[in-house]
Order: sequence, then C-alpha cells, then structure tokens
Amino acid sequence: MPELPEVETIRRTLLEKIQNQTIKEIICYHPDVLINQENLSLNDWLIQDIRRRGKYLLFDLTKAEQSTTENNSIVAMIHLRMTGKLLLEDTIVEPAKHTHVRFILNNGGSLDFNDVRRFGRVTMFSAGNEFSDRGYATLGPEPLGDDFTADYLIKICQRFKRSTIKGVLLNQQAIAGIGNIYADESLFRAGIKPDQKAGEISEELLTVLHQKIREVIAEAIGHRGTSFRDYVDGLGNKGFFQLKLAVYQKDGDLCPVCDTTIEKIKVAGRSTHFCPNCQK
DNA sequence: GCCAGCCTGTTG
DNA sequence: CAACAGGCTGGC
Repeated sequence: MPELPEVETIRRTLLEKIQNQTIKEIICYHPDVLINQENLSLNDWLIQDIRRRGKYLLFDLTKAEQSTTENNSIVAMIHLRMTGKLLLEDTIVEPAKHTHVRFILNNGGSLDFNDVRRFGRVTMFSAGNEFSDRGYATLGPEPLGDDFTADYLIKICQRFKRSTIKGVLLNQQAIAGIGNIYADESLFRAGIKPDQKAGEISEELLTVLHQKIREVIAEAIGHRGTSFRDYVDGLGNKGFFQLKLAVYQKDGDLCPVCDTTIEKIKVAGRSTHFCPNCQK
C-alpha cells in the first residue's frame, strides 16, 4: 500500500505520539508476521526514535532498564508492503481482524500492526544487524536526499538501460521509496512515456524527471500521502494527495493539461497510467 | 530483466 | 466467476 510519502506521514504521526514511551510487551497473533531470528527480548523497550528509509520504518529501541548481559539496543524494522497499517489505540481493545502484531504501550494503549494480505513484516534486529536484511541493505538513495542528483539518475538509467524507465523508478535499489502511484505521476510531469527504455531517454529529459520526482514526493508528503483506497496514517487519518493525481487510476478521464483521454497499460508488471499526448 | 507467487478483499 | 490491488522475492 504505502509508498515513501505515506510511510513518512505514518512515521511523523507516530513519533509525535509515542516517542519516549515504553513497549511493555510485544504480542504476536500470526507467527509468519513477526520475525525474531535472534530471539531478542520482547519486553520493556523504550522507543528512542522512529526513522524511515525508503518504505521501511525503523523503531530504535533501548532497554528501559540497562543490563550488562543483554542487548541494550535493538531495531524493529517494519515494512507495510501492500495493505499493512500501524494503528494506535488509546486503550487495550479486542484485536481487529487482521491485526497480527501488537505493541503494548505503557500509556495503557497499543500500537497494532494490521495487514489484510499479510505481505508485511515486523523484523527484530540487534542494533546494526538490520543491514543483514538484503532489501534494506541494497536500497538506493532517498529521492529527497543530497545524493539523489540528476547525474545519479542519468548514471542509473545507463546501468539499467534495457529496463523501462518505470521499471527503474520502481527498482528500490535504484531509488528508494517510489511505488506505482508516484512513478506514474512523476513520469507524467516529466512528459516521459512509462515504457520508454531507460537508456534511450536524453540527459535533458532525465534532468527534468529528476526534478519532477523530487517535486511529486515533496508535494505528496505535504499532502500527508495518497488515500486511494484504504491508506490511513498512524492516527487513522486519510491523506489528500489523491486530489492532485493527474494520471494514476485516471484511465478514461481527460488529461488535466491537454484533455486527451488517459490510457492504462501494463509496464514492469504493474498497471500504468499515462497521457498518450503529453508523454512520448 | 521478467513474472509467478505470496494473501485476502473488492469490483466488474 | 475472473481480474485486480499502493510491494517485493526468488527462480528462470
């Protein structure tokens, strides 16, 4: 479900509410969803910080009471995949259908990981070991970071020159955090057809695309993400970038720029929306 | 690179 | 009923 702007919005809403609270206990209702390979303690962890990298959320946890014999610093890595949600509850309530992991908080409430399709995961690591996760360790640069430059985009399009440009944007090793919505919207704004081969796009156009990616991601964060079907942030609030979408899920509608009918095709295995007049 | 598979729910 | 859904992995 969520891409970078949604995960970032979740991070911000949760951080404001639960930083410096203690996770008294972690309860797992479905063994596939919580991975605790190192057999780390699941009790009494202070939430120091919540970070985001690409579409991953990282909870930095320290032992509420320091010990010399145990790990005092661990990371809970959460990936929401398609339908994962993190929801704060003020009191202990009956777990909702599809709630698979529950973090019991010291304020009498809980943070619940809920995921209909069960693609998402909560993985516990001792601090530093999160890099043993291949998907995490190989993430490309953050689209809003200093190391995501136009030159970098040009370089990465050379490296994946046989791939479609949309395939490059969706490749988390190339750029971290872009998914189907923001790939389509960035390519629309840059005037690039999603099935163009990455190696056949001019440097000038890739420089425009670089700028449009940053623009779209920043705007979407400003709008607290896109609630197309069921995305909500950590407090259950919807985003409103769906009001700004030009092409995503707009097939059959008219292009906001030129009134041509938006089309839908399959690119890189994903449904892809574009304006056949604006995008070449 | 591509694409089936992982899951359940919703929509046509 | 089949097709599809905001993601990623692993096996060709």
